[in-house]
Amino acid sequence: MTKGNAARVIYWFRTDLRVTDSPALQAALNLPNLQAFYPVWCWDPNYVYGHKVGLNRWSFLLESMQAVSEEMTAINPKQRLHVVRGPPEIVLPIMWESWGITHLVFERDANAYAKVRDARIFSLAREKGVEVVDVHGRHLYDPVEVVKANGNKPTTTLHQWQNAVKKLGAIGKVAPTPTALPDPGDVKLKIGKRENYKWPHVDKNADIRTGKDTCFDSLSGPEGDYAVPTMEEMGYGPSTTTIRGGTVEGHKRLAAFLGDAPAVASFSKPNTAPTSLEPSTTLLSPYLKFGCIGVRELWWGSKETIAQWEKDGSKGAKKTKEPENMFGQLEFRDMYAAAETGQPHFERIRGNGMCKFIDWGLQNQYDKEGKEIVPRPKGDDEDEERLAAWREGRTGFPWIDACMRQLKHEGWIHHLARHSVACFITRGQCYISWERGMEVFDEWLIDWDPASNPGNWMWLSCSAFFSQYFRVYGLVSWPSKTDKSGALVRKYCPELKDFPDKYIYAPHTAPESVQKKANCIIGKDYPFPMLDEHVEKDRCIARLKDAYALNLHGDSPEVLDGTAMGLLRDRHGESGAGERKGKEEREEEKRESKRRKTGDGSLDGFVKKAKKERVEG
DNA sequence: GTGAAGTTGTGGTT
DNA sequence: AACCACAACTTCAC
Repeated sequence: MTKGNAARVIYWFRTDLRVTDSPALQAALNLPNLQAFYPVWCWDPNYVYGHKVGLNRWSFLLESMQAVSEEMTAINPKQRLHVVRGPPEIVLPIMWESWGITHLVFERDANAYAKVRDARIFSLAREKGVEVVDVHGRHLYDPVEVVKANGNKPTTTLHQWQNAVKKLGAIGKVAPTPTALPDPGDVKLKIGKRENYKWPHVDKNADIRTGKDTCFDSLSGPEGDYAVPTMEEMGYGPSTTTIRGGTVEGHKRLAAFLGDAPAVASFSKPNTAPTSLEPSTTLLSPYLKFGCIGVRELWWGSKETIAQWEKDGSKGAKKTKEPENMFGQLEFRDMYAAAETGQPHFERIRGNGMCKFIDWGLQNQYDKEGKEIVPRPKGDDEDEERLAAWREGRTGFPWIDACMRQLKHEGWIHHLARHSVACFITRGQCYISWERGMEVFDEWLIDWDPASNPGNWMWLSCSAFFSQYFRVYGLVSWPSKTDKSGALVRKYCPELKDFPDKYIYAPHTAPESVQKKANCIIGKDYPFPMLDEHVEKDRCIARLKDAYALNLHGDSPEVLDGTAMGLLRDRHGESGAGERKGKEEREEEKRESKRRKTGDGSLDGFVKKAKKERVEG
């Protein structure tokens, strides 16, 4: 637009359901001669129908849309979030034409899905003479810039990310909250019916749709007022989560965290408890995911809180450092974003150059061109049953089952509980592809993120980022570290609630008399463990060792031409990695290991001891 | 090339 | 609570 002309602006909300700390919103409001301002959400049926998402995330999203709408109405009674029912590439051009739009402004979103969508919008806007302004704001640093600074490579360690951002200057300050919003102009659309775009023919959420959806009947909603759709209009019943969405709720949680200075200063993720009934972490991730709070509010808020606390004397309490502290957590979030942005096919194995090839069961299957994911062939019944039992929380391991039931019910579990269940289904015991686990988290987690979720699944499965595959989370030992009484198990697996503490994580080891007294017979009222934890752990480690030795990645020719699986299975045949060891054999190995230990020790042990003596001497 | 470090393992000892 | 041994991965700094 030439200078002096009036600006008629659509602010397109996507990842940023807030008015605070929004550099993109600020940029929109700073446009000169702002005449009309339309805050818009494009309610895309392709996403609503085509992406499997549980009730809890839908309800959180709708509440968050409603909350930001009310925030805007509070600033200007004529304002609201205008929810336009249709795919953005269809409804945005209708709005541009109907409302005389000159500018489209939004927060930049560099993940693979958004990149494709936004490229189409950029090109359409160019055709129609609408100026697009996209502004970074979702992360501490723009992931696209981080990838450039990292030699055009995805970041694979936190150190890489930290070194890359040194070249990018300081983290942006919290963007100011607008105190005024211009009015929207006329909101009438020239085309108001849904027939103008292709109706999606696949409904991946049919299994949870309990009624008829009406929310796509017209572009401006049933009342013609662009209101936020309700769960009912989507054809859904109520959600089950206790976590409420929205920028108000998010800011309450943020303020509660920042108000406890010693907690902010000494935050240490590894020392929080995954077993806790009340979250031992901040529970801010869903609000960051939907942009209900700005990441800089948390970053700078934490910095200021700690600075003030130190000024006030800080009473000798311990301050934690990166990466365990809150800043480290946010840096990891950014690191995954820069990894996703820089790595094609980040969300799958095939074609993903940073992902180790491991011969997991139930991997994605592809068509002949290797492009489209096709349904898995029948026949892998044991793996399918293990996956189903894991998903449904009936593995026979109370800790795993409690976590999975909590995940489905609340849409949230503690970060370390995610580690535990992810390790179990992949490299720990089940040897099932992380792609399958990732899908379940995608469906059920409210805070699901297109970069953090695949990234963490690769991390936990030792496919990328992390490689110490012999460190396996115990199904009894791990939860016992923070809660010997099994409170989370008693809540989410109530059939086990009367077992004594001693057996709560392994009820199948309880004598029959104890099971009877607890009114729960293992194998009847609660499942017997679906596998032997230690036998499967040993098999997994042996197979990971073979896979690491073969050292193929998602973009290796052997993976692309389909021969990798055979190569690795042959290797297992030679190493004996695939075989199940009997109990006797395991006992013998344990005795052997003990002999080594009580004898003159392994070479490494000897070297270390000698070194220590050298240092001390 | 070498050695240390790497967000969050287990099981044992001190 | 802090240390080691287990058996041994990748990255990074020197």
